[in-house]
Amino acid sequence: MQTLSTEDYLKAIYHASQSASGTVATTSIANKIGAKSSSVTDMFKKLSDQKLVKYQKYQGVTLTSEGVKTALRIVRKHRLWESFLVSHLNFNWDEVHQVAEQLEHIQSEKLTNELERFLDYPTHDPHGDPIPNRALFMKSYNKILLTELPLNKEGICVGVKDNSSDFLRYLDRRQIGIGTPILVLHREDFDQSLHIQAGNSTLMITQKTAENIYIKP
Amino acid sequence: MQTLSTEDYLKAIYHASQSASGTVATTSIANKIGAKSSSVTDMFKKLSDQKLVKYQKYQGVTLTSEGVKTALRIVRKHRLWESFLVSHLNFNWDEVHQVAEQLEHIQSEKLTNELERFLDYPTHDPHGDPIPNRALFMKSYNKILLTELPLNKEGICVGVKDNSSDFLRYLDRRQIGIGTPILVLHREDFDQSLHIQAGNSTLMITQKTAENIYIKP
DNA sequence: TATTAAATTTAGATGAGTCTAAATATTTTA
DNA sequence: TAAAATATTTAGACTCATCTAAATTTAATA
Ligand SMILES: [Mn+2]
Ligand SMILES: [Mn+2]
Ligand SMILES: [Mn+2]
Ligand SMILES: [Mn+2]
Repeated sequence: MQTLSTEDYLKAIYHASQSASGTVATTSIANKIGAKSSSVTDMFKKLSDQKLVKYQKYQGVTLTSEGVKTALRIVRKHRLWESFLVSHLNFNWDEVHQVAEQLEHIQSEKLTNELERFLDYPTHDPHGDPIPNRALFMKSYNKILLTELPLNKEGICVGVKDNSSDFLRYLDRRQIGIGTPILVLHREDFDQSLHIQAGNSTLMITQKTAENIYIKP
Repeated sequence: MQTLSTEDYLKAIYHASQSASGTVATTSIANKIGAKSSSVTDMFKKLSDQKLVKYQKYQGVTLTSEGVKTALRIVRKHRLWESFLVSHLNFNWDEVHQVAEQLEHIQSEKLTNELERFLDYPTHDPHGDPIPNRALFMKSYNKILLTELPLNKEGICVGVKDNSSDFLRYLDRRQIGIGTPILVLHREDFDQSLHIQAGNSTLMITQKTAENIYIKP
């Protein structure tokens, strides 16, 4: 049985190891968690004692298979709760993260599994991220960044890289969401900005925006 | 913003002050929380510093109006979650308490209010206990114990005093639940056991059982 | 490659929440 | 009402999670 804090660390380590490869550095977790690196070092030692990570002084950590499992159990709960909040409790996709951050720590296998059943076994959360099933297995789409979508080839928005409220509300205003069909009409060489067709409307987006939208071609 | 621990203490003090009258003693909270009385004394001081209870050394505590409000906000969440677990997630009424004990600490007014709406503004939880509304107001039935129900006067089971799994499952086996109509056919003078009609079946129950069932006459 | 810069760890401290054991106050009862 | 029993508080210690400041290691660069 983990504490709330160790669970958050394991999840942060898991996410960090997804984006970058190899070991996860102290500072990257310190930034994610919002703690000082000395605190992170302490936690790395604790997690190492519990055999949840492999830790080598000055070299960072990697999750053990037990650590991955524990992290995935938290991710599963986080994403199921986010789905519930959006589908049944009128939350917008930019409001769910902070609450799911708490709900993910509720300990009850029955609760998690019944919630999954109640939601009819969703495969992806409101941000397009895959939800691990009971066996902790998930399959993600074969997705690319919008910056990589060739001209005039239609794709579908299946996710976002930046989950911040600011970005998600910006997409709301642009009427871009999960499932929106997207076509790149023109790519401006000067600043890499894009003219796109999103749903029925055409609009311009910056490179920075395009870098944070996942597309299934 | 309270910690999980102070919230549990406030709730325990609230419940204790409902049953008994006057101030709440250290030991009674120690028993409810499952902590040593020295720990309770420490917490009483902290709550007193926060003006949530009035504390006089050796004399116990009483909740301030701010303390009552905080306690009721927890009770509200606890009972809404219990309702959700039973009505939508296939939990039995004897399984919900432990999970609600965790869920009651989730901090999000929007979550609480949307959950209440989703459940269609329930007034009572699965154990028959009243759910405080958004304004923290609740009205409870005019209820009596089954031991006090006169012979041959029909009443309805509207609650239980003992919320233990053992007792609730015992009632399940006897097919007694919230809403079950009950008639006392005979009261045995020797041991105060009762012959009752519960729903369609007649059965015998001990005084101890009858003392834990609330009836609306 | 020697020096500087950056990352990481260690040492020592703090606060919350808990405990045991001892001291003190209150309540019961003879 | 004085002694005994019970309840409560105090003193001192422990764990967990965190911090700051200093020391150490690794990485970058001149
Ligand atoms: Mn969390
Ligand atoms: Mn998400
Ligand atoms: Mn609780
Ligand atoms: Mn209840």
